[in-house]
This record gives sequence, structure tokens and C-alpha cells, in this order.
Amino acid sequence: MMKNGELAKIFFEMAELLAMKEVPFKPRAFEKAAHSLEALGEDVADIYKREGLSGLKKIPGVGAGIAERIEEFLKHGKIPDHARLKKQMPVDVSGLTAIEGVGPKTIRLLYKRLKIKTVKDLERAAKAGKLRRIPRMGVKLEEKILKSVEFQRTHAGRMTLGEALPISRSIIERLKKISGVRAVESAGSLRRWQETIGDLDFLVISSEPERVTDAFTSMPDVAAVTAKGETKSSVRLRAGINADLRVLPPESFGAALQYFTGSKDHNVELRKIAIAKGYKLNEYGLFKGERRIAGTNEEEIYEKLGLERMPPELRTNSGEIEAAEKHRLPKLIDYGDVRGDCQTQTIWTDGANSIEEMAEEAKRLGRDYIAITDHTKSLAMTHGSDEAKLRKQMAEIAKLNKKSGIRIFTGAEVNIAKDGALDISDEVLGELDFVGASVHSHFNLSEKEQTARLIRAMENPHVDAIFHPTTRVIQKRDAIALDFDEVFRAAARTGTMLEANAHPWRLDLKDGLIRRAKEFGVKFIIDTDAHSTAELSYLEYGIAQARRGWCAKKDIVNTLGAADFAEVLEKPKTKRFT
DNA sequence: GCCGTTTTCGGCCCGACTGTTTTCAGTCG
Repeated sequence: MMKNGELAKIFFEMAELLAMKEVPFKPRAFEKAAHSLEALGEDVADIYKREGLSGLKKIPGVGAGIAERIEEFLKHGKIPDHARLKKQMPVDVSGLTAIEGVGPKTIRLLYKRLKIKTVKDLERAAKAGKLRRIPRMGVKLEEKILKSVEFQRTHAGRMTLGEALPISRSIIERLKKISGVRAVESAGSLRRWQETIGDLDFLVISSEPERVTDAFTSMPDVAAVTAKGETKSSVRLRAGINADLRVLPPESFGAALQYFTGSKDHNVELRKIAIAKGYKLNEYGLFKGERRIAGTNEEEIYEKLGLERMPPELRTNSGEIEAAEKHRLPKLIDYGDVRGDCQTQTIWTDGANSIEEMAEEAKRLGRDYIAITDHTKSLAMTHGSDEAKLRKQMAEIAKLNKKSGIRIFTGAEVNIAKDGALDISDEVLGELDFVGASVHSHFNLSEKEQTARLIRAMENPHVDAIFHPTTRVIQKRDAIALDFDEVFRAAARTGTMLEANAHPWRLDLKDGLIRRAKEFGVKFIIDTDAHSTAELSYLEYGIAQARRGWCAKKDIVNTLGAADFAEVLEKPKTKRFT
């Protein structure tokens, strides 16, 4: 099991605990290391095994101190410094910081004065009117905290991109209609296409900020207004997410867009570069002394800082700035580059629409081809196909291909058994155009068993791709335990494509792992995993995921047209990508 | 605690808004 996430959580918590003690600078250092670990495609345990402490120190933001703490964690499963801090301040850090308006200083004060450790303690104290007796706190803050606790209870955590994007798009349409508004953009994690979204950020160019702010805070979707100033306002949406609005003059729009797109770590690095060059960078522009030398658009800011311009998806402070300095950023796959959808289910198993309906909708969306990949028999609850049913489906597709204006490939999503065996005979698999294999059960096997299981499936000469390789469901189910480097090595060796599943619940493989797999020469397909015609539009989420994984068009096999894609499938697996 | 085409020591991003204040600390992004 990858240790990166667990370590990142500990370092985030250490950052907060240090901030409570008002230790200067260290909190940022721990926070940065935590982000870096989260973004890493390789297991720190593997790095440590291979290269020891010096290997760990190569991770950005990790120096001697944090490398040693990682070592302690890998050896003993705990970090003494973390335990010590936690003992001094035994509070639910992540729970309490999630409450809006509550930060490290407040948490410390609440613990010292009222022994508040949990969100529940906080709620009880607020209801009893105890908070107002603490210095610098009052009745209004008490109310604010209670409201925020309630909001957290009903809308815990972050939204998936798939939920947030449609909300954002509808708000943009609404803002565009306000008179005097010249441009509207959404920024923040949504513009970076992050897989989960904490809140929505909107930027507007208008010479009448008040009119825009008033309209924004009185939208019907607004449940509460949490801040309203001259140019900045914040609201809580009924949908369960916060939204911020900034109104700006045109000359600052690019700077603001850059600034509010983030990520935070990316921006901090950018400002350091600005300082080194004798400039100052803020949301109003890039300044040399009093003079604004850039700010109307983002590109000129990056250029003036000596950096290649870069798409938002790359701005995670995980090597993109160094690459931009050397003008060696990848040319990313574009949103229009994917020509076919290679994983779809129909009413033959657990889908909602017929083959014909799916094909029609795919055609309407501009795709050149679609593969029908219904489940197979061991997934009984989906009425999975056996060999006979698959052959019947192939005949049906042959008929449809004669009249339909889109190429339909026959296929299957073959189920991988506990030991890596497949539930459809090689003979029938060989008759299908496109075979994806995936794991749907036995999620808790050891890393060794799970890795061997997947590799065995990849060694089957008929398996063209592994669908949703880790089976994770965002915020619901963890990835299965895998030795990813072994899996990627085997995928490259056997010529098996790995999927970037576009379903917003899955997005599997995730960005960091795609980037890692690419280093092994792995090729990918981007699929919607659509179970209905409506879900065929999910493709953009998968493309975003591949872009976040630094993929170029050539890394994604289904950017090929139908004929070229078919030609690739004709070749023996091991000869396809050499 | 991290980091280095100004540095291995001495720096470490920047501004808006709120609430409780008589001038600012805390939080957020």
C-alpha cells in the first residue's frame, strides 16, 4: 500500500500543530512536503528502499529533517515529533480547521481556555454561549461558527469535479448576463481540473463592481452570504459548496486569473521568481517599482518571469516551473484530440441504453468510433455476457456497422478473477476487436497478490487494456494495493494500454500515476465508462486527468482515427508501440 | 525546515475581509 498519502496527512497535521505554537516558517515547510508527497507517482517506500535517505531528499520540499522523519515512519510506523506535538495539543486538527473562520490560533485558544478538542466540543460550547467570553471573540463569531459546523455536517468535504463543473458553468452564464460585465472566468482548482473541488472562484471584469456583487450575492442558488466587500464577496451555495467572486478592472484580469487559479504552492514559487528579478507579483499585476509591466493576460506574466506559458492543469508546483524555465514543458493533449470512446456499457448488461442509442449519441458528440464493452459472466449482478452472448452481440454490431455513420468496435470488459484468470475463453476474446480487463472484487488482497493478479491479466495476448487499474472510487474506496512500478513495467513489456477512466467518480489512473507510468513507456486510452448516453460526455474529465499527468497526444492511443486504431489492434500486443 | 546563476546563512508571498477593535489579529485563498 502506498505510504505517500498517510505521510502527507501526518505532515499536514504537523504543519497545523506547529502553526498553533507560532513556530515560524516550519509550518510552510511541512505543508509543502505534504503536497509534494501527494503528487508523487512513486511510493516513498520504494524510493527509500532503492536510494535511502539521499533518494528521499530528491523529492521537492524534502530536506534532511523531513527525510529522517519519513525514514522513522517507514521503519517504525510513527514519527516521534508528531506524537510529541499531538500530546501537547490533542485536538482533532483536520476536523476543526475545516470549520470556516477557525484556524490554528483559534484552535489553540479554544483548547487552552475551554479544553475544546473536537468539532462536537466546539458546537456544544458555541451553543452554550461560552465562546463570547474569550478575548477577541464575540456573539457574531459564535453564530458564524455554528453555521459553519452545520454546513460541514450536511456537506462534508469537497465536491467531485463532475458535480462542481456544471454548477460553475451555470453561474458563469448567469454572471455574463449582468449589464456592464465584460468577461467572466472561473479560476481555482476547477480551472486546474482537480479531481475534487473545495470551492468555486469567479472573476469578472466590470466597471461597476457593486452591481455585479449585488447580483452574485442575491442569486437564487445562494443559501447564505458570508462576506461582501467592495470588490470581493463570498457565498454559500445551496448545492453545498462555497463560491467567491472578485470584480476587477481589465488591466488586472490576467494577473488575477493567474493568482486565483493557483495552486497556492505554484504561486508562491512564482512570486519568489518575481522577487529575484526585482519585481513584485500580486493579483493586480507584475510590478517593477510602481510600474505595472504585466497583468492584462496570464501569458505576459509568465513570459516576463522568463517562463514558458503553461496550462492551468500543470500548475501544481511539481516540476512544471523548472520545466518552464528550460522551455521544456510537454505539449499536452488537447480537449478535442480523442477520437473514440473505448469503454461503454449497454442494456445488454448494466447500461441504460441500447448499442444503437449509444452509437448515435457518440456520433452526435463528434466521436469517430465507439467500443461496446459490456461486462462478462462472473459479474452476475450485471447479467454479464458469456461466450454465446458475446457472439450474438458481435453479430448485432456487424449489422449496425453497415448502416450506422460511426464505427462500432466489438468488445468486452472482462472480469479478472482473484488469481488473475479471465472469465471468457481465449478463443472468443480473440474474436473481439477490443478487450479491456478489470478488477471488480477481492479488493483487499496483499500488494504482492494484487500485483501478480494484474500482471497475469496483462500477459493474456488478447487483453488490449486494463480498465480503471486501481478500482478506486474518489472519496469512497481506496485504490487496491499495487506495486505500481511493477505494474507499469509489465504494461510496457506486454504492450497493454492502461486506462485513464473519465468517469468523475473514478478518474483512474490518477494524474500522478499516469505521469509515472509514462516514464516506463506505457500507452493509455481515455474512456468514459458510460452506462448511459448522458455519461458519454464525461470524456473531458479523462482528458483533463491525462493533461494533469503530462500526457501528449501521442501517449493516448485513441487519439488515432478509427482506421489507424483498428490497425493498431490488428498487430500482436508486443509489437504495437515499439 | 528548506533552499541557493546574487546566498551553505539568512532569508522565507501578498492582499481582502471580518470581527472586535480604537489600530489590528486572524483567516482565507
